[in-house]
Amino acid sequence: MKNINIRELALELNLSVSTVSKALNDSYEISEETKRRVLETAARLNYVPNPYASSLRGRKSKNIGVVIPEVADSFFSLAINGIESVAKEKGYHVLICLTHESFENERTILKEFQGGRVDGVLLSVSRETTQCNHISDLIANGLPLVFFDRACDNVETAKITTDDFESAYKATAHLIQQNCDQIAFLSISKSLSISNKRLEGYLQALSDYQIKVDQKYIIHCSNDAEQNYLLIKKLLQQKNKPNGIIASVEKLTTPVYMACEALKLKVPKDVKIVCFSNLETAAILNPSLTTITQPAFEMGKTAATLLFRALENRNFSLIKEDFIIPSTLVVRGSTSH
Amino acid sequence: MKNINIRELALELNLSVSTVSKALNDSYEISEETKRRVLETAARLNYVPNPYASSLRGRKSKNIGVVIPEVADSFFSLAINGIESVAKEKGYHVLICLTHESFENERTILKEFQGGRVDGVLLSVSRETTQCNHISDLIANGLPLVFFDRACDNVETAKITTDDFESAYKATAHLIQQNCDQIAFLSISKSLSISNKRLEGYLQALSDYQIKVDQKYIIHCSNDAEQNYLLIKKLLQQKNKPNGIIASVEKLTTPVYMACEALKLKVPKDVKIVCFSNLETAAILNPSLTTITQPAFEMGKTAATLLFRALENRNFSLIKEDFIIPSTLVVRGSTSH
DNA sequence: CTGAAAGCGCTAACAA
DNA sequence: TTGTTAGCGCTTTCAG
Repeated sequence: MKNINIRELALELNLSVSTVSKALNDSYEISEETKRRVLETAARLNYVPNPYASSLRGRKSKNIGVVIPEVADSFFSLAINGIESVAKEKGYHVLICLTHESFENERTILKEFQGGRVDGVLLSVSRETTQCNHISDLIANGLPLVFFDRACDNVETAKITTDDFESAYKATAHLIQQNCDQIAFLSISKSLSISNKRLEGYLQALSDYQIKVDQKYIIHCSNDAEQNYLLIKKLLQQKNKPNGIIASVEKLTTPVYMACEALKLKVPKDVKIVCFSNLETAAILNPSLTTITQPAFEMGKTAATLLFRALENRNFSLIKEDFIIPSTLVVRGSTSH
Repeated sequence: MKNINIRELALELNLSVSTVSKALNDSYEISEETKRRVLETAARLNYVPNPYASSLRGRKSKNIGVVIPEVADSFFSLAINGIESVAKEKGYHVLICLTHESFENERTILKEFQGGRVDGVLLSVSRETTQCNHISDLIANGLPLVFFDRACDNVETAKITTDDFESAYKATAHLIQQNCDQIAFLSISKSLSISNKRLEGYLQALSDYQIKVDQKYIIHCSNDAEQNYLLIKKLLQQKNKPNGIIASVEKLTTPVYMACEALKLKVPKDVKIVCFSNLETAAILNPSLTTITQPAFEMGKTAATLLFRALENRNFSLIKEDFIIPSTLVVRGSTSH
């Protein structure tokens, strides 16, 4: 059961290497009979082509790189499924690379991509990313890149996002309608565009409903779960504690709930909560969680589809090819009875 | 900012290709001064090596393949982090391949690996996998492979698992001690070794506590969430409905809770629930969920460490190198007050 | 329809 | 210490 290369396969068949190669690639130059023989023998000898040899020769890897902050996150893992579904159809492989929210990791990964590891890139930037030269460089190098979810505004390429501003607005308005007048906003980054758009949606809603903005209700969380928990707890311990919370990112769900429990605050009576989250368990939390649910699978799918359009047609420009796929506010027990 | 290859780099430096190559690989044959010059120029010209060329030449890819059923699952995403942490240290890349619980996908992926895409494999088999020739073939082909979590008993190679039998036993005993006498067991596969070991642990506990086994309490779930929900609902609607449930896999958590809610069954009063689960939200569910929490990160890490030992030392045999890392029963509200 | 041969970018044996 | 060269496995002209 040893692995065989194309030369040994050709030898076995009494054919030339090139004929075998063409037969394997279903070339029109080869007779049906020969193709059949080649395929049959290839199967019998357990021939599996070396992808690196083809990549090297053809200067294309048949790989796309997916660079995301984290895989232990419902949004990203669902997005991966969306991406995969189209990559598979196109005969491509997906290289999942995790930045763990570190700018340095992100830069290293993208840099490596310049060596030809991938033919195109789908990127959701890390929370630390404030400066985007590493991304522009990659694109200048000829690698098509599509942002999804977390984009860099000042890089000119396709961006697949959701309606961050509008959903945050909706979430805030919803809390206001549920009689919240002291609403906290938990951000994960001062630089991330999605964070800022969500923050702006929140601010706009407050302004439209004539609620004054209080800076102490705007919390910038870190990447450390324990520290976030303490931060949220502190927020909920102050004199004028909020009666509504918007968590702009899924991983803040648990610390928020834990803090409420620790402080014996009743949800939704004392505090109402909305999270940007794709957690499957949202419906069975205590109480069930009102969410802004993002179209994760679809965003991944759309981003990948766009990337492949660029891959298949070098004239197709990704600039201005932006798509905004709306999220849904799902009202549950954490904001109503 | 165009990408440069080693020949152009050599040209620029007035050196030969091989000198440059050796300098880049920090060979002892090259003077410090030359190394410095090469590195400096490489950085200036934005040289990034083509990994496929080195792979082809060196017949090693510096990639390990991680084959798992699903990425939208806490256990697997945490395990990935564990695997990644050691791969990174070793200068390897991780190729994550998803089978989506399909045997056919699994076979295709492993087959492709024979082409040289990866130097070693970490595998958690699909729920459909009953027959393991595709795995033995791969190993016979010279690729080191380590199972983690879901192994094939009859394939001789390292297996990193958790104490499935014992944890299921503990979970069952716990339910019995909480006065459950009609305990259902939700399996996801009749063939998967983990499923069977968990089932056996359950059966053993019943036997030890002199509770008779009732086949109608042993439910084999499918891969379809909706269908599982209906199955569980049906289970809970019968005359002698169970007063305890053990879900042998994380993704059954939501359907179990939903079914209880739909049928207005109070947890833990009417039914007590334990799930094999690494859900971060277990503690904030309604009610908080008693779990068997698996050492996901550590299992991934251990599996990867073992694989690298085999990769670094071709004399090291993976046979009989099995590790069992214990899980923890975390008692919460779904089984007690 | 089939085959010979060049070469993708890199490494390493061997020569100098 | 540096350079020459062959070749990893494959695809693709180009010639037959």
